[in-house]
Amino acid sequence: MNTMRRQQLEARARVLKALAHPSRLLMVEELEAGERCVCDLQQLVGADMSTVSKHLGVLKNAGLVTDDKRGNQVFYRLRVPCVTGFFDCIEAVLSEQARCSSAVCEGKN
Amino acid sequence: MNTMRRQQLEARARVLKALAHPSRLLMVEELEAGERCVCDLQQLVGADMSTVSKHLGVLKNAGLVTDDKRGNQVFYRLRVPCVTGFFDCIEAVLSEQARCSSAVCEGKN
DNA sequence: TTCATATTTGGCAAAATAGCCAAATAGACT
DNA sequence: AGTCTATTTGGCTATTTTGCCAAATATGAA
Repeated sequence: MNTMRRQQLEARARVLKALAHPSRLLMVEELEAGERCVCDLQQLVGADMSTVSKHLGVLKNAGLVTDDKRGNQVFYRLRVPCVTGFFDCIEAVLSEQARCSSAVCEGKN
Repeated sequence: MNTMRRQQLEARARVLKALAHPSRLLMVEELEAGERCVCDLQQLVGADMSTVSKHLGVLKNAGLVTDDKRGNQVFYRLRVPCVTGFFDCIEAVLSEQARCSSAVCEGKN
């Protein structure tokens, strides 16, 4: 209700929204192994270079990654280490989903 | 690259996208304390009932909540307990963001 | 300076989201 | 049946997001 609370929620939502895209998730997972240049990530994702660059902009804007220009290429890396644990929770949601959508599951769906 | 990988990423992104909204985050946090009827959540969020209902539909569709009709009201509850830990990571991102955007921070922004 | 490579930016069209209102549906009560 | 309350659905518009192309920028090499 109050403004500060709203702002906190919006800040959190912004971070989540930045992660909420398949290509961005892929890049974040890749970055968990260490920094990568945009060209690496482009090859990984398989989209237009400009598209990848914009995705990286989204991640950077959300505070998830930093960039670092060296020579004529730009390297991105994760700014926060916890993202892995994030995925564990998502997987829990997904496997719960899988478990319950097909079988009986406490009578609740 | 391969189809299964893509689908996995899309599934994960869907869960994240469902969480990536201030009102939905608020509702999820509330549901951590126990089940709530739609009317409770509407009052909490302060939006139109139809809007709240649609938000709940998004959460349900993503597998984050289940609903349970009793009498003429519908109760929602979390399907997975881990969401709290989720927020810890988001907070880490946000505080890192706060720490580094104002001060020196390793020379990297 | 000129050329080549790496990346970002601007712009545009298609698709997805958000939120409101009004209408439909469902259950409880008389 | 008729009414009241709780919730969902349909429809509409405004806003945001996505992804491509073309153009701009920056850096290094010749």
